[in-house]
Amino acid sequence: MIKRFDPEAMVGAPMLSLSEFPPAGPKACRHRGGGHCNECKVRLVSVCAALTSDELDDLEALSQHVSLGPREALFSQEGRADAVYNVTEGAIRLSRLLSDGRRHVMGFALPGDFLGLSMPERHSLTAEALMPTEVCRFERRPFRGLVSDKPNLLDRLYERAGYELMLAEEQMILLSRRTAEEKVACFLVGLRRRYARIGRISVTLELPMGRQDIADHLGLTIETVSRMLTHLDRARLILIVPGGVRLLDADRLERLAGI
Amino acid sequence: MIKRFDPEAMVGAPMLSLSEFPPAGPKACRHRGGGHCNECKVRLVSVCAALTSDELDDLEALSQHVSLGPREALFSQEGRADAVYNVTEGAIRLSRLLSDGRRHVMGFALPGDFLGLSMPERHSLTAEALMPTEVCRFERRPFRGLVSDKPNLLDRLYERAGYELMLAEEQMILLSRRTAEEKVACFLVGLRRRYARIGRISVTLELPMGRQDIADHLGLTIETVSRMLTHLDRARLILIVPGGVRLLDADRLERLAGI
DNA sequence: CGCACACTTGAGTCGGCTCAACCCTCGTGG
DNA sequence: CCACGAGGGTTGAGCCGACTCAAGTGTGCG
Repeated sequence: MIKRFDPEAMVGAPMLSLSEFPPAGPKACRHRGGGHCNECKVRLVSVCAALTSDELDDLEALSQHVSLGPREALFSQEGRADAVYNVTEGAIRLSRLLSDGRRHVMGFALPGDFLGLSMPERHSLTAEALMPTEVCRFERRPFRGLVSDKPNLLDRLYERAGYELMLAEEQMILLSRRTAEEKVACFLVGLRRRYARIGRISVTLELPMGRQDIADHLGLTIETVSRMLTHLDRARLILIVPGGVRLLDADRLERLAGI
Repeated sequence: MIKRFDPEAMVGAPMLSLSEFPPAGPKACRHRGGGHCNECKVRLVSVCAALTSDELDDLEALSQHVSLGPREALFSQEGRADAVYNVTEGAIRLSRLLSDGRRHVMGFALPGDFLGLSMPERHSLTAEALMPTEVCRFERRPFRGLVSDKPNLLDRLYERAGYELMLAEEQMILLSRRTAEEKVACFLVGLRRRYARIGRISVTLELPMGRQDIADHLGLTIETVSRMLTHLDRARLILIVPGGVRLLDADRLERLAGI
């Protein structure tokens, strides 16, 4: 089952206009909806999987539940990084503004993804929700404390960092060596895999991000992304549908993506 | 002082032709030359800095000293990753062969760099020495054991992974958003910074890698790299010298690199 | 000397960018 | 109910930067 834009999920979610800068601390509502860690949908795919049920209670004591509406920022480039996050629902765009005004989209965080692996003093990027999104927020300091107590967790974070490094390598190859068509195909295939990893398997691939976001992620222009998608559509590899694409020939797409 | 190609350093180093596949295990000579961890040149800049003198002894007990001649492989893509490494001297090219035959150079490891952060089952890349190179080799299993005993070390590895992730982000931006000239300038500036980090500050930047390596690293062709270097040379920003470049106007170069 | 190899330089091509117009959908207000 | 504007997406024409192909230079080495 594919999750689509769901107005229901936004009940109680603080809305901010895009132009508005995020507040000093996000408007967190503790354990809104009564979701508990051991009932968490992404528990087994996220870093939390390292913890026993007891340890999970300690973690939960630190967690704040944050709901974000579409276009709302979780944190902002250059802002103090005083927390780390675990995405449980929705999708987040991670982007970086360059000094020359251009923007690069480093990636998209999906449920199970952890934000703040490298924990620098200040955020190197901006995180904005692309759809109604739920995240667990952990204050940096107590989280660090918890991590030093639980070697399993650090292990798991480290492992996750390794995974991210691997993804980054793939992305570098994609950016440097592939044609526009391969880039787009690769992006679709990669996204499908990531959805599959968290148990969302479907022929219709949801694209919560806009064409411009994809372009900024792949190092292309919006026109080229659009052209390539239409091209893949005309070649009957995909079918462009509202809010995403239907994968008609995933095998051929993978071959095109060079995987 | 700049380290140049030094035939002296190759005495006793096993030589392999480039075409030859690396042996099952590298030809390690235990503690060749009698270098000890607490006298190690890169001790303070590498992950080992996390350890006390006592702990360092434990680490040293696990270490094997490996000397590599130019073009010799430390490990090879698809080979079993049964060890991790710490570079203490020289330079290593980390490259990945793609299924379509093209090559991407992920980066260059310099003294103080740690190889094997993400510890997958099989190496995702090939590591080859670009010059006479010295590395410390640690068998994976005992190293993992040591790491679980010493939380400091894991912490440090984790921190290092975060640093690598940051570098990967920079590289992605470079690959996707910059022109050929900016890429080359950025590469030079970045390399200078990395040398500075390990205490090698000089106006002459040593380039142990060839033009093709730089091209494969920046997502350019060898001709373009060559043209851009000549262009920077003609613009009096750099001076091309044998084995490297002299930075004539580092400030202007940094501005060009967009940093 | 002659070969190998790394690098440089030039001419022409082409993929993706720029600029511009257009389409479609949706929300809003008369 | 339709008119309208805004925003996201698509399409087309022309251009330009990096690639391709090809030749030439320089250096080290047997």
